[in-house]
Amino acid sequence: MTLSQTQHPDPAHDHDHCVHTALTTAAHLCTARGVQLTPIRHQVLELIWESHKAVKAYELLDRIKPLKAAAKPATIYRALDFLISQGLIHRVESLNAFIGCRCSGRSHEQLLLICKHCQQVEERTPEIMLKALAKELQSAQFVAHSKAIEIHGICKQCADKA
Amino acid sequence: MTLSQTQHPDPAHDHDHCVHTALTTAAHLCTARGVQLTPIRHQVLELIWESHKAVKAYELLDRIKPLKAAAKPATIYRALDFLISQGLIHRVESLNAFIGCRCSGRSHEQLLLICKHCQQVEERTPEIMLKALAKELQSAQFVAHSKAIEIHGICKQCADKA
DNA sequence: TAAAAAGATGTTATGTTATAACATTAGCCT
DNA sequence: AGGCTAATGTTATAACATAACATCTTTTTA
Ligand SMILES: [Zn+2]
Ligand SMILES: [Zn+2]
Ligand SMILES: [Zn+2]
Ligand SMILES: [Zn+2]
Repeated sequence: MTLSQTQHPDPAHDHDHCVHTALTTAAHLCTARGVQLTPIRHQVLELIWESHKAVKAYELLDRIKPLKAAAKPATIYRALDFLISQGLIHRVESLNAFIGCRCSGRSHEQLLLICKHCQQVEERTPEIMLKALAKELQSAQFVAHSKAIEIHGICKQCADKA
Repeated sequence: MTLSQTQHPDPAHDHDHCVHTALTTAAHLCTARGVQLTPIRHQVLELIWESHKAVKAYELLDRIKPLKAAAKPATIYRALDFLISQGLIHRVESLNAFIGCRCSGRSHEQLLLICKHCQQVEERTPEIMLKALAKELQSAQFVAHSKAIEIHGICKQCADKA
């Protein structure tokens, strides 16, 4: 499995496979860690994985209401907090939105490529760049706790179509 | 002038000089570009430069009210939009906040080091890392329009104090 | 097993961030 | 004056996020 350098989500790919992998991995990780992937959390994760587009919290709220009429903002934000804490999703800071993580389990720093046209987000782990960043931080004597590296632009597929 | 690799803002530095440089540079650039650094825009820029901490829009609103009682959110957001469009400030995506740019005039991509302890933000332009990023984007066949590279952690000064 | 503790969710309210839409004003050109 | 553009004023509301406290459920442990 060489997911670390996959292409920007190909429209023809087997997305059911993405979803299935994400959900089973999540279940296994939570079990192994002794934390609960409760029904609410599972549903939110599933909704996030409906596509490779970043999803907003209130979109999730709207989409979960048919399943869970009593859902409120806190319902969603708590589930999101949990999923982030377990590394199952990422927050896209520059969009106030969320995407499923394709590298769950391994702790990692990621580069997010956000297409302005199709809204899909590709996650990459560019070793060389991250090494260079680490070096820069060292020379700045700055101790990093978290990193947001987000690039907005146009993906290959959308560029080809135009 | 070697601002491109300055340290995380030293508490003892001559900040009046920072402010003076920023405001005069802004005035010159706007004149040269035929755009107007109006009183409101100038005031907002000045307020942003009160420190090297990132400032929130509604903080600016509160701080400008003594000077301009009629100020409303749109007043601030319009000024911020203008200052960003002219490259005089940066938006810090992961904080929903704003900082003065120390490299105004040159278009540039920047790395922001955000100290959780003192809230100060250091702007750097790490050539090697940015080259590596450009290469990665090329190999992903992704055309970048804008970049947000934001690191949260603890700066040297704060680490030393602890 | 009963009590206590910890974790998860329900519920209400509110705080924070940002924009839409339309009116008005100021400066400039003809 | 009349018409244009850029900037600002003004009102309203949309969009994003958390606080605080109540309740329920699961696990721990006496
Ligand atoms: Zn997929
Ligand atoms: Zn695209
Ligand atoms: Zn300074
Ligand atoms: Zn600091």
